[in-house]
Amino acid sequence: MAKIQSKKNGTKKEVIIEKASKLFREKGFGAASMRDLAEHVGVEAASLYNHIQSKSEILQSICFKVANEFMSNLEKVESSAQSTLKKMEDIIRRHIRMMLDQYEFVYIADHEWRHLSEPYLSNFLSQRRSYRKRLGNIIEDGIQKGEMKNIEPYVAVLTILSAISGIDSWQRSRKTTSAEDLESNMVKYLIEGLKK
Amino acid sequence: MAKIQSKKNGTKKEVIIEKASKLFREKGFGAASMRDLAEHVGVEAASLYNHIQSKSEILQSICFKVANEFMSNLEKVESSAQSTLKKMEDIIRRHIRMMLDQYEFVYIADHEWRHLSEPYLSNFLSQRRSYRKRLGNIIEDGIQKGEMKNIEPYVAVLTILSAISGIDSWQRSRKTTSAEDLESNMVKYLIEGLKK
DNA sequence: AAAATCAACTAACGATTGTTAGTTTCTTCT
DNA sequence: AGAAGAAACTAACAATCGTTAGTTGATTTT
Repeated sequence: MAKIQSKKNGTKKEVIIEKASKLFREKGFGAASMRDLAEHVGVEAASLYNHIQSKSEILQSICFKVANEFMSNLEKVESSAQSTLKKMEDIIRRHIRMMLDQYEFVYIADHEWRHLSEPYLSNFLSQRRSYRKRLGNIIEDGIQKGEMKNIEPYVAVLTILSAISGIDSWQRSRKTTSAEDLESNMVKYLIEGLKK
Repeated sequence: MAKIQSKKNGTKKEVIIEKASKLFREKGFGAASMRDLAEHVGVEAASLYNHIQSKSEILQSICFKVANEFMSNLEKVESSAQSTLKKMEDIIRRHIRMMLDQYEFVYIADHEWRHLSEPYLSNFLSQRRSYRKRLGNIIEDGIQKGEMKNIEPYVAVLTILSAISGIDSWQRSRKTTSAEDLESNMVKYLIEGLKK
């Protein structure tokens, strides 16, 4: 009954999802085929269905895995005792690090979520809206406390999240800039622009 | 011989490309079918081929149309006599305006370019690299002249372009923030973060 | 009016899509 | 060793993909 899959990469399902995330990023969810995926996993297409239920399920796994991780990050920061500026810096750094070492997953959640089927699509979007709203609240708080310059919180959130998501273009490049430089410079730019 | 197509939207080819850009944005290039497109144009799928050569050609038209427009914008700014800060503000505003009133096209060029086939793909990426490099040069110039704070130009460019490209998420939302507020606040954020 | 061109149509092609059924092989437990 | 379960396989399905061929009717040019 119990099947202990001690391949160094965890469950086969996890391997499939990992390979799928690479493929979805390269080709897009719509253009990536199950036979493509199977080949990368080293198996026939039909065999994938011993581990997963559908192509959609893979996308769902990826999107909600990422969404949950971001949510949990946000909760940690919200409940911490720091200045609002530090909170934002903290969040930004967590985002950047996620983008750096869970690149493929975050990219999919960022760019391929529109291929989610209902009710997952609505659920995902609702989580995203809520996340952004709460980020906006931190900034609004920062403005009221006089720590931040007077800026539309919605626009600030949009700017910050989009900037970070653009790291994907760095990921795919020749990387003349190190990860550390990328993080420190982007944090500097985004925080300085916020600071009063 | 001459066919004057005085539909208020210009050539039929232009209509097709316009409808295609909406469709490609909604579903992604890979998932959007020619039959889908034909239906939106109000014609059978095969009839599209009287006006275009292939699905790929549509994508190429869109991507290079946008690329050319950005390039021409950049050249105008480069050759102008303004401070480096004003140049950057100028560029940022032009980007934002493009994003506001040519939304669908810019989005495709931003997100679906990876489905371009060779040699168009290489050509496009090369143009993009060059564009970013030249933007970086303006910033480098600004730092040397003491107008901007010391920041890695590559990271600044990445941040700026990504932030602007995130406007697509505003486009698709309920728009409680006006276009004017969006522009002024984003410019403020991005320029203040740059200013020394 | 005749000739030429354009743009629509129907029908079909070969390829590929996600997925299911049925079978066989490998692994683990009793 | 034998039973049981997991996970691989082959084969095939219905649907859909981009695209081509061939034809028809309308519009423009001569």
